[in-house]
This record gives sequence, C-alpha cells and structure tokens, in this order.
Amino acid sequence: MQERGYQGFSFLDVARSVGVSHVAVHHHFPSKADLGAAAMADYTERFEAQLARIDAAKPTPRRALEAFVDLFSATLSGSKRVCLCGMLTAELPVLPASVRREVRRFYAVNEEWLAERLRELQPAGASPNALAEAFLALLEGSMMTSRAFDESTRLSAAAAWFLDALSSPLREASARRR
Amino acid sequence: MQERGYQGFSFLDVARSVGVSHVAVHHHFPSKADLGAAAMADYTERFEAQLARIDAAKPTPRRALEAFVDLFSATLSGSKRVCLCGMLTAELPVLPASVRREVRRFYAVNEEWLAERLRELQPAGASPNALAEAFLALLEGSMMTSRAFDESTRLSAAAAWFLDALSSPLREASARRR
DNA sequence: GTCTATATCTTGATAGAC
DNA sequence: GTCTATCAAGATATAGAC
Repeated sequence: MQERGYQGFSFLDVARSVGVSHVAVHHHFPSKADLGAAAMADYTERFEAQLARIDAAKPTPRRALEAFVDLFSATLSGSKRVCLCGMLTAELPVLPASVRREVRRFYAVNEEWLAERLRELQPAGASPNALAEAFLALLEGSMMTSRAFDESTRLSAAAAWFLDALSSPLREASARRR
Repeated sequence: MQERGYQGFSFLDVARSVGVSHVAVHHHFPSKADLGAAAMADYTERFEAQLARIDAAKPTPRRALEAFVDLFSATLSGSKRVCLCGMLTAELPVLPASVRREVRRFYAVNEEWLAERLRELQPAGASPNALAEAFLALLEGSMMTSRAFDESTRLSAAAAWFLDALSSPLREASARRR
C-alpha cells in the first residue's frame, strides 16, 4: 500500500508476502476496505507510539521536530515506500469511507502534536495549527518527490529549510514587532 | 486522472465522457501508457503556456510566485481535482516508463522556472534550486490535504507562509550575515 | 485458519465489419 | 474513426471441505 497505493495492491499481494492463499487474508479482513482501514489504523498507532517515544526524551521543541522528520526519513530510506497516509491522501476520492476516516485521524493526531511543539517554539508567529498543517504537507509532498527522483535530500533539505525559517531569532523578532 | 489517479481511471471513463465507445479511444491511444503520457505531456504544455503568460506581464519575482500559486488554487477550486503531476507522483512506482518520463519533465520545467524567480528574490539565501524543489513539494502536498479536508485555505495558507518567510527583509539580512 | 473451487465483474487490448 | 464481438487476465468475494 505504501508503494503502489490502495488501488495498486491486492489480496494476492498480501497473501504472497505472508505465504498463504488469498482466501486466508479474506478470512481475517473480509473486504478490502477492512484491510485498508486496519492498515491505516495500525500505522497511526505505531506513529503515536513513536511520538510518545520522542516526548519521553524531553527534547527541546526544535529537537522534537527534528526527530519527527527523522520518522519520515527512516520510512523513505532505501525503499520505494512513502508515508502510508501521504499515499492514501492522494487516493482519497476513491477510498471507502472507513479508510478515509483513518487517514483523517492520522492528520488529526500528528497535526495536534506538531502544533503543540510549534506553539512552544514560536508563540508570536503564524498560527501553530496552520504551521503544523503546512509542515506536514511539506513533509508528505517532499517525500513523494524524494521517491520520484530517488533523492533523499529533497525531504531532508525541505524540512531543514522549514525549521530554519521557523526558529530564526530574526524571524521571531519580526513576529513580535507586528 | 486528476481525481482518481492513473490506476483509478479507465478507457471506459474517457469514452463515456466523450460519448463514444472505449474502442474508439484505443484507436487514438493504443495503450493506457500512451494515453497517460499524452495527458501528462499536454498538462505540462498548458502549464508552460501559463508560465509564459505570467512572464509576459513582467511582474516582480514575488508577484510571479504568487501568480504561480494561483495556478494551483484555480485547479483545486470547486472540484476534486489536484495537479495531475502531484497525482501521478504518488503513483510513480506503478507508472509505465513513458508516463514517468513526462512526470519528471513537469518537475524540470517548473522547478527551473521557480528557481529563476527565487534567484532574483533572494540571491543570498539557500540554494534557489533547493528552494524551488521545496516550494513545489509544499504546493503539491498542501493541495492534497486541501482536497482531503475540503479546505482550500490549506494550500493558500501554506503558500503564503512560504513566500512570507522567503521575502522577509530580516531573513535576507540573516542570510547576508553568514 | 487454511484450502480448492467457483462466481462475477472490470479492465486493457485485439479482430474484423462498416 | 467508430462500431460489435471477443479474449485473457486479474480482482473482490463467497461456498464449502478439511
């Protein structure tokens, strides 16, 4: 699903990767919507666990955001896989409602986490919520182009620029002056 | 293709929208790869024409970039369509080589145009090429989330933030000081 | 839980008539 | 250029045995 999308994977693909018949997969996930929603829900759950792991280290907001970027870099490195949520977002109009719901939940969870860190980092700038949305969109987008060109620098460079623009003390001064 | 992707559209869809049999479509575009590559090539060509239209007005670099953003906003407004290139980028691993080639050409054309405007705007900052890549990724990514949440503000807010962060005089000062 | 067998549908693609 | 007819393949899904 992360490589070829919801429309691009089949029960047979899953079955082969596990070494069973495709009927066995149907037994656990009756419909493709069930399978897709379960995969997305599991993905979000794992992501939440890693967010908790980041928080546990009590990092500065800036370091927390860098660790967040690393989650995306790790997914991308050495594979054709991008963030499952980014992949499914592109296919949203064709997704069953249950899968769509899980995709939106991923955004809710991550944008909330990001907004909290951004609030600590730059309380006087643009709305933390808007910044969180833009940052996540940038990560998802640059992840796609990174894969398309097989250049992992696209993701890391874009993220670095964003964080740099954010935490520049001059920019904070500019925000305060408004 | 802009709504459901390369995998999500069929010859029958195209045929119905034109009012002919799907065989007639095969006559003009023998294979699906031919159809996909032609669509992407046509899309890039139209985009190039609009870039030329922007240039013809001799705008400031900042205004030119804003006009570029408007091209994306216009595509998004009131439909479920996103940029064809963004859509196909997500599906890149499953695309025929001929289609993939056209997708990459879209990036080459637009990133070059953007880099030129960014070079005029902020010669001392981060590499214009890297900024162009990040900006395009941000636009493609926020276009996806705009559609996913039916909130056109996501695209416009993200673009505005980027341009604002770029052209801040304080940021230019910061760049000069390095 | 897993299998074989089967049903049904859609898709990309071709043959050949008009 | 368009049509009807047809094909082969793959996908989702179910029935029923083990």
